[in-house]
Amino acid sequence: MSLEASKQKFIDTWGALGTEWGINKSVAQVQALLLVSDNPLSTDEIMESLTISRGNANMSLRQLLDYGIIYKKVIAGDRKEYFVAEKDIWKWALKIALMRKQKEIDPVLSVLTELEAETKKDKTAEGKALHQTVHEIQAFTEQLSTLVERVAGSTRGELLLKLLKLVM
Amino acid sequence: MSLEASKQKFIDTWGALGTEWGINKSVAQVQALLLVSDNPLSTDEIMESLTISRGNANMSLRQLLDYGIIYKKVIAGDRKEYFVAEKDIWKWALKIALMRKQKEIDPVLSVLTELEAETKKDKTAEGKALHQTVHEIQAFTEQLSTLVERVAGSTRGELLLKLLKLVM
DNA sequence: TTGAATTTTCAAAAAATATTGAAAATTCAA
DNA sequence: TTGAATTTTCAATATTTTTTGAAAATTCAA
Repeated sequence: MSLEASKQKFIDTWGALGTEWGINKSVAQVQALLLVSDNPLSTDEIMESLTISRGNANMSLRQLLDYGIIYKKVIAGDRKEYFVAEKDIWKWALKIALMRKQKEIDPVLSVLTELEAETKKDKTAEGKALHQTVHEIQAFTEQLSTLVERVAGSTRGELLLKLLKLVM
Repeated sequence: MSLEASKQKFIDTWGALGTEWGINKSVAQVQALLLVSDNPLSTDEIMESLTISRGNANMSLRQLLDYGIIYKKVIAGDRKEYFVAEKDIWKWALKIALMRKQKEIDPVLSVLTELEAETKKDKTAEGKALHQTVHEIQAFTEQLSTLVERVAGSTRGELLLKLLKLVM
């Protein structure tokens, strides 16, 4: 397999995985392309390499910049913007986890907390069953949210202690 | 808020969360409905409650049975099938995690392992950069896969030791 | 067996999501 | 300033995914 073919396989695999986990295919592919490039790439190079439109490339890049998992790189004497990926997987995986926690898990957590309080009063059998279920899922989600936060703010070295506290 | 309204809010919230994480909305809603029901429900009751078609209800139920997170419940003297949810969140969350690991993460892991070997030989700067990136993501994914497997086979009590081993 | 009740299948339709591409906005060297 | 280069926006289009619903298959009591 040629280098080019290996890169392509990585990009395709990464795009497919993203799709399964609710991340736009183009966004995942742009990250993958930058991850396997040893030099910064311009929007035009990305468009050509992935055969996607300028609009798509632009929006995907903005989203990855938002996530904080790619960076702009200025190249002297060139007006174009260039981009590089954060290559430290520990860093970018945690940023994605933290971002998805904030955007997707925390809003659910606040609904669960509201419903937990709301259903507390009810003394019917049906009401108690509902409260019990909501309570357990609320507590679980809260622990998950806490775990992500604690892990996100840690080096690998600190992680052990924090996991210990959490599990005990 | 009435009990009915609380249930509905839970079901809607759960369906929306599922969608964001690549789980079909109807599938997530059927699980949610069964989670907050204190008695078994038939396909007809589920169809009516969620206003979804028979085909959709049937396929969603089969998928949840496949995942092992809902069960069939026979009601004496009734030919219809009834369904109940696994209410222990620790059990069903781990089953979902394990299932997604097997179906989605492990195939990616095997591609990464293949690419890691494939790119090992290459001595060009570009080849070394690619190999390094693939290697790191491969190792990370493998650890993740191992983590899910170990956690899945554990009670909460055993988990501490396994986490310890993994992090050290 | 028979046939009514129930479940399953899957092609077609609908809905949701992603992508395009050209116009508008912005940037910046001369 | 000016205007060419570059980036951004977003309505229109394309693609993918989900859902429907009716026909086919299956089940089971009589």
